[in-house]
Amino acid sequence: MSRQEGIQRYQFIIHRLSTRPSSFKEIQDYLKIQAELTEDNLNCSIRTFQRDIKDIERLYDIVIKYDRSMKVYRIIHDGREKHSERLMETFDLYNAIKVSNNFGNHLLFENRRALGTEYMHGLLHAIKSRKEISFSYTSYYNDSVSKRTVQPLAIKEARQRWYLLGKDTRDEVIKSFGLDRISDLEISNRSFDELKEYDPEKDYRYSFGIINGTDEKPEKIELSFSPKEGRFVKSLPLHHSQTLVAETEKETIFKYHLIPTYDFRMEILSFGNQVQVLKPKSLRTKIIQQLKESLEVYKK
DNA sequence: GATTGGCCTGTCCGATAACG
DNA sequence: CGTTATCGGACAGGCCAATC
Repeated sequence: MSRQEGIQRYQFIIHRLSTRPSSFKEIQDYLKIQAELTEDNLNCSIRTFQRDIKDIERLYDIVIKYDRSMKVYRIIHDGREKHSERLMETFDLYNAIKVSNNFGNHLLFENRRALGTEYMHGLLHAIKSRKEISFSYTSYYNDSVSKRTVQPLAIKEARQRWYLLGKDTRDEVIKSFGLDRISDLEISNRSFDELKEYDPEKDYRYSFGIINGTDEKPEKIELSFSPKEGRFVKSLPLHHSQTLVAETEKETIFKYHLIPTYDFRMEILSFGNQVQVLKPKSLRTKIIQQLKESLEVYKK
C-alpha cells in the first residue's frame, strides 16, 4: 500500500467523523464505499485504525476518542484552523475529480502560481516518520538559493500560502519555509527525536501571519473600520482573536490580541482610509509614519 | 524498511452480584 | 436500600511475523 493511500485514509476518517460520530464498523463500511469510488485500497483492520487515530492526532492536531457510552468514535478536539480546512477542501476536490474524470472540461481552475503543494505528500510523510529533509530554498528577500537541512514539524497555511515549519539543523532554530520556495526536496534516512516542548499552536496563537520568533509581545489592538469594511471584516476575520467591541452607524470597532508584525501592518495599510488604529499608541504612530512615508514617494 | 494484521495483556467502565 | 466487590465487554497499545 502506498503512503499516499495511507494519508488518504486519514482524510476519509476525519471526513467521516467530522460529519458524525461513528463506530469502527461504520467507518470501515464508509472506507469500503470510498475505496470502490476512488479505486484505491483503503481497507484496514481495527489495529491499523487505532494507529491512524494516533497519527491523525500528531499530523493534524485532531484528537479522536472512543465514547464508551455511545459506542462511537468522535472528534473531541479539532486543532484545525483554516489551513487544514483548505487541505480538506483540496482533498475533497481531488477526489471529486478522480471519481468523475469526464468532468475535466467542466471544472475551470483559476490560473495562479504554483503553491508547492506537490511536495505535500512527501513532507507529510517526513513529518510523520520524523526524517530529516533537505531542499534548496529561495529567499523571499533576495533571490539567493541556499541548501537547507531541516527537521520537519508541521505544515501550516497562512494568508493563502503554505509553509513548512521545521528546525534548521544549521542553527537549531525553528523557522517557516514557504512551500513555493522549496525545490529539490530530498527525504533522508536520518531520523530525529520528537520535540516534546514544541507546540505550534502556542507559537502562532498571537501571530498574524507566518512571521514569528521575534521577541515582541502580543498587544491589545483596537481598529475602527468604516461600516462597509466592518461588515466585510466581520465575515472574514483578520485574526482568530478578533472580537466586536462596538458597532455604530459611523464605525465598527474590533479588538485583537496579537503581535503587530510587519505583515499585520501591511494588512492594515491595505484597507486605506477605511480603517483607523485606535490602540495601542505605538502601532498608531507606526502606521501614521508609514502613511507619511508613502506620501513622500509621490513628492519626489 | 515501511506498513499491516493478529495476538496478547492492560485498562476502563458499566453491569451484576454480594453484603451489611 | 445503599454500598462495595467482582465480572465481562470492548478498546488501547506493545510486540512480532508476514508482506511488499
